[in-house]
Amino acid sequence: MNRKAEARDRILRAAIDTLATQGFAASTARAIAVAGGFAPGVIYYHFDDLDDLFLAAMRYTSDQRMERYVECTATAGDPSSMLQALRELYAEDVATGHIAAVQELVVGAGTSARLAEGVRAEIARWEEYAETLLRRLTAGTPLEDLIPARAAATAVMAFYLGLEMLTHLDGDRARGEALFAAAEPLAALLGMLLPPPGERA
Amino acid sequence: MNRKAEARDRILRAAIDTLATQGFAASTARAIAVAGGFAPGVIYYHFDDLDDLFLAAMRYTSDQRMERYVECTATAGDPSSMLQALRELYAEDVATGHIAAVQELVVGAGTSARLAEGVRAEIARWEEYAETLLRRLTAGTPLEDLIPARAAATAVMAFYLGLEMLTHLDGDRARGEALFAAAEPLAALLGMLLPPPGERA
Amino acid sequence: MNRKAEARDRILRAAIDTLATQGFAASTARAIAVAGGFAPGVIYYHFDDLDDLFLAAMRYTSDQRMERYVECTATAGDPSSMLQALRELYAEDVATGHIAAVQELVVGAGTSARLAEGVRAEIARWEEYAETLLRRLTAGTPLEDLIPARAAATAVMAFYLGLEMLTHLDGDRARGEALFAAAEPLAALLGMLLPPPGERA
Amino acid sequence: MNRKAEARDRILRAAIDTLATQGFAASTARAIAVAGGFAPGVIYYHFDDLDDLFLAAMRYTSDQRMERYVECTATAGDPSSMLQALRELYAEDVATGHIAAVQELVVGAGTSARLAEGVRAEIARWEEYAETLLRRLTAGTPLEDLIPARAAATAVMAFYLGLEMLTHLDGDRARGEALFAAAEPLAALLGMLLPPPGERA
DNA sequence: GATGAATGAGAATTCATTCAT
DNA sequence: CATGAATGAATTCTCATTCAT
Repeated sequence: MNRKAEARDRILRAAIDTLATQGFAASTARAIAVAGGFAPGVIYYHFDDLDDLFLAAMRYTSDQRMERYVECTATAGDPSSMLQALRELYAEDVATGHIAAVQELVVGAGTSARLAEGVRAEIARWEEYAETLLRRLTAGTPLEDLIPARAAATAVMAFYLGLEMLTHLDGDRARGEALFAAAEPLAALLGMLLPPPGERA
Repeated sequence: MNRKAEARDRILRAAIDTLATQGFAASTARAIAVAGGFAPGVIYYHFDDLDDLFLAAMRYTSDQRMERYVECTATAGDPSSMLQALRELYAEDVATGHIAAVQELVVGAGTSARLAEGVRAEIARWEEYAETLLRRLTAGTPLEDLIPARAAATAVMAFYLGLEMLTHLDGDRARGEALFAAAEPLAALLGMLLPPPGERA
Repeated sequence: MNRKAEARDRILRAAIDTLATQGFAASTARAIAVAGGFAPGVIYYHFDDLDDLFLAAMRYTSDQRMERYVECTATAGDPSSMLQALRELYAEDVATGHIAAVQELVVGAGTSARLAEGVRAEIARWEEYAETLLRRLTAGTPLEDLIPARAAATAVMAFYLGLEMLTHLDGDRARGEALFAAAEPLAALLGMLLPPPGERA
Repeated sequence: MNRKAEARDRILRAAIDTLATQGFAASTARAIAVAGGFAPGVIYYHFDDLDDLFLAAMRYTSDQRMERYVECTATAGDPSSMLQALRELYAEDVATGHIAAVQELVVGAGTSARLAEGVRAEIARWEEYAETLLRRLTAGTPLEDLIPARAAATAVMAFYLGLEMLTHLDGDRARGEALFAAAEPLAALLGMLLPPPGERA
């Protein structure tokens, strides 16, 4: 059974890599097989079809990244340290091909209803996570009542995906970095205006 | 000459409709032809290839919408009226299929370098427009120095495109409306904090 | 009626030019129309279909060239002056696009039985002409009985067409010139060995 | 690996057969597939595209025939036995579809630059072979200095290809046979005039 | 478990030809 | 007489998927 799991992992990694580097349209069974160094037929031994593989890939990378996000944001209490954590996590997202693959999967969701459903579920998970993060950050501050956490979480998700689209379109990652850099002073200002987490009611 | 221009327009409209309702991957020559009620070959009489058509469609819808945007935002001076204008424009974007088509074209840019170049140029135009709008809105207020207009314009574009992706994924337009609704109180608050446009230095 | 004949001529010239410069496969109705500066539909006003046009073009160029050939070879009695005449005629064949077009039409004959029939007839005409030329040249010499004029005429035709194929393949006309140059000493030698035309029985 | 090579061979044979019997223009992927009894897609599994297949076919048949030519002409020293050998080889060329296919590929070279390059290379190989054959045959005889071997080899190639064009045009093979028959007495005469190979310097 | 050759359903695109103007 | 927009069939090529080995 271990061999089987290993093979599955190899295929999932190959799928994510291909999605991230070639895009959804070019992520054919053959392309994934070439990327992973195995025969195209193997995919169909481990997965029902490409949809099934993409669905599994979405969960696979989502699970791995969610774990890291939870871990790294746990200790961040003020805006600045939160931004710092998110910036590092984003760098990891980029390095692992996670955002690129996820964005391509959202694109691919337009092709298959089954894939769309799975992608929707994962995205919902991230949206909820973003919402709790936001609530935690604003809890006990004037922002708590000012910012509708649900809508803000949606906005953050949209921004994340859209940024990846623009990055693909540009062909370089300058935009993301520029935005994090630009956000830093704002986070610092916000941190000064808000009472420190410890002193909140 | 008129017949030709009319035919071109019909094809462009069919392309935009198909992109908006079926997505880029499903916007095949045949699908567009069916949508427009003409034979697939007609497309190739008026355009070199699908890339050429998509490029023209991008410019076509972009030009039309840009005109409306400039027209409608010209008189909006404070955050609330600006938000109101943008909300109506967004409703038009949705109704005409503009955002949906544009977002699909950004997706399609991943397939063809030529298409990517054209899409990039149009997106850049919108980004610049967003930047000037933002500068106009913050000119003479404390926000002027606080908000990096260039980065903010990028963020807005990313948000716009990403929101459309999520909307497609959901299959309904609830998200966009919810966000505009949620933003209204914030715009009102912001309007009260900032000096009115007339009194700015 | 004169206008009509002029239009026909323009189409025929355009067809020959297109065949010569673009080859049979690329000689579409549109390509010919572009070359001649008229609308594609015009072709179908003057000719039944493309086959019909090609057939007429074959006859058209064939007639014109045959006239020149007869005219220029009439006075050539010995091998050297005959070779000289043929060399000049060949240069004209090249300049007018005649051989190139004819060779392409022979190629095109593979596509349509009707075209094949017409091309065959023209080729037969040229073959007969070559045979009479050969007979005239060898009449009264030992070669008369040695060389089977019919077969030799066939060989000459084959050589002419084949040379044009190789020339197309090479993309330059070096081969033809080299061959004429190489043949000159042989013709001179032959001329010396044979009794002059005047002294033949 | 063996299965693959067999399949390749089957496709190559089908391509050559189709070229020989239907001509280049009619040698569509479907026609070749029908001729070989396989699905059109198979071609694209084994070859990049039709150009690639045609290129491989050119080399395939060329290699096979060259081997036979070298083998059969090795022992022919005088004109008559050489002509006899060439006549038999020509009959094989006809039977295997070799000349027909090669001539069609030369025609097809007009369509694709890549194909043209490959065809040119094979033709050059045959031209060189013809040149060495000619030099061998005339070595030590007065013809050695009289006949420019390079140009003569070109002429022979042109004649070979052109003869095949005429044969296609006619639809029967009478011409080739007639020419070989007509050449026999000439070869015999030439053999008597030239010193036998053994007695040459 | 794995392989990779084969299939068949489409995709984009090209053109001869027609026909309303 | 001429135009040129439109049609529809045919072409090359791609890919998810299957299945014999």
